[in-house]
Amino acid sequence: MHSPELLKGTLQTIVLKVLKDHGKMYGYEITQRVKELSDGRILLTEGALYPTLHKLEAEGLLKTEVVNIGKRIRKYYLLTAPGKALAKDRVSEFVDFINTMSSVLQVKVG
Amino acid sequence: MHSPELLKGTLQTIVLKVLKDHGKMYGYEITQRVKELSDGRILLTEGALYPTLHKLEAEGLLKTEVVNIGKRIRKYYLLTAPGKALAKDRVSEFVDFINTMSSVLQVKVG
DNA sequence: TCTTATGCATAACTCACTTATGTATTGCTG
DNA sequence: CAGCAATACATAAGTGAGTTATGCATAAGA
Repeated sequence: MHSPELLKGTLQTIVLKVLKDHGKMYGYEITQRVKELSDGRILLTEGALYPTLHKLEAEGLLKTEVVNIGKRIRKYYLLTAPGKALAKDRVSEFVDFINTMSSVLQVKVG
Repeated sequence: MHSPELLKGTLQTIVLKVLKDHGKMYGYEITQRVKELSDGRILLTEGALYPTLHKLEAEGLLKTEVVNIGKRIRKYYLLTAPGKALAKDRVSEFVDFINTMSSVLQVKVG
């Protein structure tokens, strides 16, 4: 992504929505899915992603399932009920934001 | 605006585009115009706006005209040629960002 | 008269992110 | 088969665009 500043404040929204759409996922998988969905334009950094996942878990919005794959561990994340609700709220908040910005910048999107 | 985090990285874009559309404007006027265009949802803070205007001016993207209104001063800002070019770039960058986010979040906007 | 609006400006602080670093397994390639 | 890239987790230090707080001054309205 060109200007990483624009991404600010979207990380939680992205994580929550991707988990809602794709169900149980682990961290690395999320980065790959987002990369795919964004055509390589959004590359989540681990330094941002993992602390965010831990924070959402601590707040009860995500729960985890640790699985052993050979000798490697994989930590799956799933939305809880409050997590699902938040995902919905965050997405609509983002849509509102886009609509507001479209008015200010006088651009059409979609 | 609900989540001010989302605004991060949009301030320069907003200032440049509003100046492009409305021509010569002073700081306070910009805050009012943006408030109007956003239906009260985007309230630019002076602590962010003035430093941004000064920075853009220092970079030769804006030029100023100081006018005395009674005993009060007013500092008008205008886009320079590079400023106009940047305004255009920033807006299309933002549109790209919206389109990318729409793909990731699987939402329709507009 | 006193509060709100107009109008500028700067300094201290915050916090979500980037950058850097660390550890370890697995798969590919020359 | 050696070495690099990819997979997979994690945390700590640093950055920087914003918020919050503060300051000064004039004009308008209740």
